[in-house]
Amino acid sequence: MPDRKQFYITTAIYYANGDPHIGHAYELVASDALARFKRLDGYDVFFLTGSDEHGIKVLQKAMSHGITPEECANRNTRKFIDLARALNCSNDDFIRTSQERHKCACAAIWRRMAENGDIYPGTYAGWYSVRDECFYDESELVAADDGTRLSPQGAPVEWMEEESYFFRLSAYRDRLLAHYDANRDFIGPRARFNEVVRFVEGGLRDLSISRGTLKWGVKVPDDPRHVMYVWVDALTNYLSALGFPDEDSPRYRYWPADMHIIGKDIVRFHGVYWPAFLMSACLPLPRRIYAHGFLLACGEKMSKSLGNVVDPFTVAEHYGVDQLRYFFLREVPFSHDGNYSHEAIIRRIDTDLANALGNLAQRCLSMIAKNCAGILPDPGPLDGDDQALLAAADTLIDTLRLHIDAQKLHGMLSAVWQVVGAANRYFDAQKPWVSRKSDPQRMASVLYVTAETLRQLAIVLQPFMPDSAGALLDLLAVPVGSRDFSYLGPEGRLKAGVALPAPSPVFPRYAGEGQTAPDTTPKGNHADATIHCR
RNA sequence: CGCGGGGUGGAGCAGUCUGGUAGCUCGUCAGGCUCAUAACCUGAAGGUCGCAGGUUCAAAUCCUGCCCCCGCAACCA
Repeated sequence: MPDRKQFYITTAIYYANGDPHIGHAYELVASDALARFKRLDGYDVFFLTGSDEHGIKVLQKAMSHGITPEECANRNTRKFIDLARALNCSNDDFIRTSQERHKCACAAIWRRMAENGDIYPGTYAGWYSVRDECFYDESELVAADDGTRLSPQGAPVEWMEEESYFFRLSAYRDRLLAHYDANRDFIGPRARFNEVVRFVEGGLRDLSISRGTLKWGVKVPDDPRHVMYVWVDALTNYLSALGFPDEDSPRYRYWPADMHIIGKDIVRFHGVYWPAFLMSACLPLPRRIYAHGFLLACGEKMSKSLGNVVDPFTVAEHYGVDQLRYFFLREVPFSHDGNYSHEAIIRRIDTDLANALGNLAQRCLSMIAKNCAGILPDPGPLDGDDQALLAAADTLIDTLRLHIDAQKLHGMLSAVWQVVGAANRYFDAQKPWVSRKSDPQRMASVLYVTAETLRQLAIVLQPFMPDSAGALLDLLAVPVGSRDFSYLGPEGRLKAGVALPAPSPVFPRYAGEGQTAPDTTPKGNHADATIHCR
């Protein structure tokens, strides 16, 4: 792998105690767009997602369904694997924390932290249910009729103290702060960075990192009575997929990760615990952690209790995978919370995709089909207007590269649509339907320039809407091997004289008579949970 | 003094880090075009960018204070 720059990007791994929801889909799609962009831009990319299968919650869910935790994790993990596929994600692997390779990596990182003197035995105290075999947080307990506390499963609990291993997190305060200070881009966006720094400045307590009472987890090396507690187990997935601790593994060269994409709710774990673990294990730290916002239903958090959760499989099928991907990435600034609604999706589909881009392609391609016998015409001499539009298309990639390293996905799409708008205005101003009769060569120039602009638009849109952008490139007869970013700009210009296939709309309007909002309610619920906002 | 997010034309939002003619989508009004997916283009009305100070030649953007709204138990990105 001589000079090819590597790019390792991960999503958080998804907790296998329930169904995927729209938020998982959002994170997957965004990460996939970033991965695909880097791939097309010549990077050697490794894109990882996966599932987190251990812990109390999975155990509880399994118990309530009368199945084993393995079965429960298998069932739910299956859904996440399917989701990545359904959304056309290009992940190179799917790590499961129940896999042997992961247990291996966990044991290795644990040992390294222990060798460094950062793990010591101590005592953990909490409410314990013998019947459930696990600890509960005070807030999880429910009150029985007689006033006593019960576990969520209705089992009696008692205050217990048990042996547990601790991680000397407190020792890492200053090193972490120094790292933040020297790497201002370590955590993005800035607001999250500040949040983490504040938290660490306030002092860190050592972390309980094992449980003797829980059986469903990764065993602690040399002490099989204990399993590792959540985050040591979960965070290590980013290393296990690379073959760690085998540094000769062909994948190990991807470490350290360039980008951990996570939700804003787990910044602390990724921004504090994870780097501390890695420092302790003498491993290099990831280059950047980016916490995206949440999708809200009309300004409200989506939650099962409010009954406004949305099933991602249903919406992907209903609106179209690319349409949904586009909506996610264009509608909401990646760093902020944003609203999800049926009306907003339709607006994006119709306005941006069908009217602006789809129609642009159709008006250009159908004129070529009707007036040039479907052969891409020779442009002839170009005037200033032609050159201006081509220049806008040629330089678009520079703007996009600028935005991608700040994870400004909506800014990227906004920049692309500025060129779409410019192309529509150009087409209008040049009136090729007039010059068709008065000056056929002029018409040819305009159609060529528009088609060439479409080519570049389609190429840069591949990370966001892989299938649709590919379909557009097909209509332009761009060879499959000529679609990466090295073909952008003047070097990759369309060749006149090539026969184009018969044009057909790439982005249909949603509109359609009788088209109603989908019932996005996950199976098993009864209410219609379709999100409408006025 | 708990932490954080937000307050920008009628609605929903960018822009704020890296000060420099206030931008986008929808809606409203008036035109144009007819190649095209009833799509496209042009123009207009509409904002003292929460309030008050400060820094600056210049502030939505930086600083200070204040007001209002929303999250911070769980499922959970």
